[in-house]
Amino acid sequence: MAVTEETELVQLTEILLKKVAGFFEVNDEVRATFYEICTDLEEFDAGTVIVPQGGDYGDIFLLERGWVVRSRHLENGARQIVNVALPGDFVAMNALLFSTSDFELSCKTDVAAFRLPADRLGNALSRDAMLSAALFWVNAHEESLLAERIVSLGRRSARQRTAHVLCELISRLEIIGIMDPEMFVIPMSQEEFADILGISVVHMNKTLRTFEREGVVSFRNAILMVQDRKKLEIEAGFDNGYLHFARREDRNAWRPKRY
Amino acid sequence: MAVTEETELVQLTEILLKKVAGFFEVNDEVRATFYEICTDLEEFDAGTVIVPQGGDYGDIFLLERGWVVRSRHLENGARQIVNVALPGDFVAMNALLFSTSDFELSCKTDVAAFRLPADRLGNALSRDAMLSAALFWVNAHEESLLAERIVSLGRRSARQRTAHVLCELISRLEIIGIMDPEMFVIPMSQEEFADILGISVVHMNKTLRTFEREGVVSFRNAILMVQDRKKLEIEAGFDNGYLHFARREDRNAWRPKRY
DNA sequence: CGTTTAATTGACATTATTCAACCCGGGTGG
DNA sequence: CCACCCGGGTTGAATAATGTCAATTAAACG
Repeated sequence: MAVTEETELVQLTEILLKKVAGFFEVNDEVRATFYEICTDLEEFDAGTVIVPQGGDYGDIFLLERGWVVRSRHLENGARQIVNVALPGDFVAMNALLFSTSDFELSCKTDVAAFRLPADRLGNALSRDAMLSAALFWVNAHEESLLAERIVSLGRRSARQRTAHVLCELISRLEIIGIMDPEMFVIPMSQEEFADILGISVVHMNKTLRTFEREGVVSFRNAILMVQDRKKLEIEAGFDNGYLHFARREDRNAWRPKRY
Repeated sequence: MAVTEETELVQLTEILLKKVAGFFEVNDEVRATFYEICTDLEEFDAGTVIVPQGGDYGDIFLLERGWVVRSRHLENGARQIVNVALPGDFVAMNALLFSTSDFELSCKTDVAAFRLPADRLGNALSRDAMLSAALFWVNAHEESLLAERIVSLGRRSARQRTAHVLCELISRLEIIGIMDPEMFVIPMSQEEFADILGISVVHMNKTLRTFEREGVVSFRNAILMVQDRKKLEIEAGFDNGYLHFARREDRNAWRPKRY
């Protein structure tokens, strides 16, 4: 393995491990397990479809750089984006179990991701309870995001949804270490935002312009400028608790006994 | 353990194991593991709140009889139901990891469920890779339902959403062994349906009446009569593939090596 | 530069919500 | 037994939210 690759690898794993560390003790042994699995770093150009809708899953990926979205195309031409994977997130985890994908997985930006062969990851899971626990945590976390999105789509107005998804993205970017609290690079068009929020492009645009006029946020050229974060969070009814970065203190049992 | 309890236990476990069996070989050893964990069968009256929104999680439950819904109450009085647990489903799985619940878990009917103490389940998971695999499968399955709900809420009309959720419930009931293909007991009010679909009660009512007039389905007094299932599925754009009851044949590696 | 894609805006159509009234059946207390 | 009450359910009319269409401008790109 080339030195450069190893360096990258360490960086990536750190993003993921940092997130998991709030819940599980990440020691050298755990780290070694990750390194053992994450060998093959691949690059994809923006726009690449990793798995087409209805197509066969290949392997699982652990995202190091870039954004990957999971979306469904409907018969009538509409599209719904179900979730957005950021660095440190897994992509196509379902490949462990399912043969075909109900969704399209595509790269919004240039992407670098570790390829985790399904059989190798499966084997590691059957051997390493700690790894299983970590993936359980990852799944639960992802599930929280979906549940919250359901609440948004079901019971929040277009304005609230917009505010909410922005709050969520901001928080997630902060968690993985984006530092500037007022400026965020969000590589998405208004149409893609509309497809996340389940509204039309036109309405998306009007909502964003309104927020800008009101001095809350401005989103232009994939740059989000947060002028009044408090106002944004109130508008969204945002409570970042569902991102779950606090540990349940009485749940220590579920680790390999030696920890 | 009383004999009656043991009988119930076998029944329950079969519901769950039947679902898992499509993916993992369920032999006596696996069965024994389940029995080891499922000891305490509890009953709840309809209306019981198992976990209040914002409250502390207790243990995990495995549902044997009855319906449990997970919902969010918003500041403005609105409610969104995120998912519905049927017999064979787990309830409050997040109790393994998170300390407080973002949602309310409440019983729509009288309920019987096995209490799985979080620490005991956690211990079993750290010992038994097969169990971890099964729970991984359960999570993935649940995640598919949420993803599909997001598509519905985002990009389907009230009419389509209604048809879709009915198709989903019908399919899920069939999977766990409800036999009559034309009549289903669905213990929910129109208001609760509305809170699943993210529409108003009034609109829910009008949509149901329309379906009835058209001879598609009729829903009265918690009884769903399916008159024209084909039409219902077409209206919904329903493809039951996302329920994932087919196994990925080349994913056999992820089992304890001895199988 | 042209060309293409994304963003913007106003006018209008559609969908869904809210409000308000009424119905209907099942308790429940007199 | 009856009157009442109450929680769904049902319906029409008015209102609000959002979608669609179409035309225009701005930005991105070779």
